[in-house]
Amino acid sequence: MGQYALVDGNCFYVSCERLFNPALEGRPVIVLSNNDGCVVSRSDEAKAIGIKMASAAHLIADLLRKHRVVVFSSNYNLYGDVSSRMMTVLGSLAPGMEVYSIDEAFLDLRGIQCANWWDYGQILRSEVLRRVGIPTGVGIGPTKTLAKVANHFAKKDRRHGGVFTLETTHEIEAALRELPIGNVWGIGGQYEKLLLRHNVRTALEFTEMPADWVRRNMSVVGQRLQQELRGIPCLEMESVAPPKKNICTSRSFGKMLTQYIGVSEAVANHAHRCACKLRQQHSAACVLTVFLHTNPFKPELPQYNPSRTIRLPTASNSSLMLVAQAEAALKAIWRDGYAWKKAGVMVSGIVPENEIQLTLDHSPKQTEKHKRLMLTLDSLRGRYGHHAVSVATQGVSNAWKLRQERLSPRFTTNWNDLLEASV
DNA sequence: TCTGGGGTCCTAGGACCC
DNA sequence: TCTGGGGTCCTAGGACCC
Repeated sequence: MGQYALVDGNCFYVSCERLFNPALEGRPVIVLSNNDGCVVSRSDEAKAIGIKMASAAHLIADLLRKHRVVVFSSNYNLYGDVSSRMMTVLGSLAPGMEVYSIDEAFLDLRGIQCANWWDYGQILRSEVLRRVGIPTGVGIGPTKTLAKVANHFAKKDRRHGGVFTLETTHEIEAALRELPIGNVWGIGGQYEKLLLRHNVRTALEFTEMPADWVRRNMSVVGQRLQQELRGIPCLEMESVAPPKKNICTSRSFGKMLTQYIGVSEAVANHAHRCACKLRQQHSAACVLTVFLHTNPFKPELPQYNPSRTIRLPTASNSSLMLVAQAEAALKAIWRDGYAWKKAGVMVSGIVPENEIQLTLDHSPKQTEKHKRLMLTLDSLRGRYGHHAVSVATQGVSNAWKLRQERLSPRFTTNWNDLLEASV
């Protein structure tokens, strides 16, 4: 037993900030979402003074001041880079790995001979700490879901030393008995309510429910979850990330916008980002949606959340094509007289780049021209940064840009932000 | 002043076809 | 009073995740 591990970074974004600023150790630190909106990462000290996940920053301003909490805007350049370093180390220590999110990975340990899984978990932790500097928690169990459960206990009680293993039936039962149903991976708010109504309070009680009841009320997803908790693996490892089926780029504006020009610049930028993401995964899209939102937190203002979906003449990943089509969709839904808070572009109907179906009115020559242009564009951006080259519609006004008032430097991805050591 | 962004899977129901 | 049956595809919506 003991065939999967789940490793995740402890309060990952906060830990990334601490990497380059050791004075933050022992202090309450939080990281805010885009636009400095709400809390997305908290140090233990911040949790201890009662800062809740996802609470709105402006609603807890007093608490932050009172405890002199250190506050950061999200720095995704930094977190993404630290994440890939962490994954490289973990990948080198196990036969298989699935990167599950920016801060966690499943390891496939099937086939490893190991006398003591707790010791193995400690090796994982200490290697990531030594080579990257990020503290982690490690859970090990016979299914991915049980590895998640084990990880929960690894972090819950310091006395476990950051590693928790579930091996015997007895250990598994004891853990599931202690685990409130709402804390199980895959049980969200709705299912928690449903299960509590049926007197299912713990993960163990969930495993004892009749399988056909689970199937009827929670679909095959719930049924797989139940099997996994019973120790029967139903979830595959996904070692190579499959290409995305939908790609979405959207942002709230730093301030509400009423003018077409600011909104259209944002939409052009989002369309361009979608095109870049498509090219990165060697895909093209044939459907594009543009959507706008007014501010739902201002009910006294007129509300309107229009969207427009269009089918592209041919599947494309050209920034020029997507920006132009997005502009057309935006024009179709634009109404004067609203204060807009958010805009987004989503692409779907995604096909591999080399399987694009051409139509009569779009010559291969045109597509080929765009392709070469995009290659050049991407290499310029790789060399001189994301904003080196852009489509004219993207504009330069920046009226729509995020608020990021407490952004740390891009320590690891920008030469100008490198730390300098003095002796 | 101020409330994130980006995904997945599953199911039900309608449109459409023969 | 009567009004087929079976199949596929697509979409919207609901659940979940970090």
